[in-house]
Amino acid sequence: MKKEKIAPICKVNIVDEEKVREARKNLSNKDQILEMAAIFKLLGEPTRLKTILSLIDNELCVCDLSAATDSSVSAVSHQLRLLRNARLVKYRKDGKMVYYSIDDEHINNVIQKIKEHTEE
Amino acid sequence: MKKEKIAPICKVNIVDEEKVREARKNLSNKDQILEMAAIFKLLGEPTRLKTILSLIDNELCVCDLSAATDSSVSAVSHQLRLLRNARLVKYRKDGKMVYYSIDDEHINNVIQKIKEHTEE
DNA sequence: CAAACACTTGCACACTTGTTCAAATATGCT
DNA sequence: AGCATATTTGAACAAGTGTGCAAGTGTTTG
Repeated sequence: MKKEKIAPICKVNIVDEEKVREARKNLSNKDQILEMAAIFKLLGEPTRLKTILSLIDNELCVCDLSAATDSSVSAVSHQLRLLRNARLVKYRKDGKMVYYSIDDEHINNVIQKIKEHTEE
Repeated sequence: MKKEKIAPICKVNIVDEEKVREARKNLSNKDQILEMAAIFKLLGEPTRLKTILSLIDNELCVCDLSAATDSSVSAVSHQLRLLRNARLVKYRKDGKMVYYSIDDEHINNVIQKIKEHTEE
């Protein structure tokens, strides 16, 4: 008994297997995709994005970051922790002050990865 | 009566006014920052990022997008609406099928804006 | 040492968001 | 028309998230 011919029908299945296979190739490295998404997510929140943009020219202490971004010190500090964990920013302590700056090395790494992912 | 000299004290105020002013310059265009954040936020969710990455090579119907990204048709459709609204993707109808593809023109615009913002 | 200060952190809470389910819409087929 | 398929949409709900508040840490200053 032969199979029915495959019509462009979906029904829980696939219309164009070839294209789906090709699309999946861009999704093969799951960890990398999750990492990319995590980075984008961090940049997708105004307070955090403003924080990053504020640090482009100079390092700033938390206090000045708070002033620059019009956010409370607490809010900024909370967000800085997330940025720190993702290594988007680094910090240096000087007495009771903490100066944050962009972690260029790691960010360049990330950008490089994203480029590799999308440019091939 | 003279003002006290400005010591490196924060207390709701600013430590280094010059650096804060400079930082604020990068934040002057508020609308643009919000738009950037919105784009990043959209890319910061795995289902949506996978959707975008799936569309890099070919247009795909919702059904195949669902297969490629391992998400339900409904979930993908919901996310596609957001991507559509932000004009990250466009679509064309063909009978009962809807084929989505990347809205290159608009995306290139966005990338250009972001570059202008961060490279100067 | 005590007080002031810069910053961090845990908790609480309002708000947002992604998914599922079911129903609705739209098109194609017989 | 009636049924099947492809997609969209709305409601509901759980899970996630950003912020303020208050307490905590570590450092400087008097």
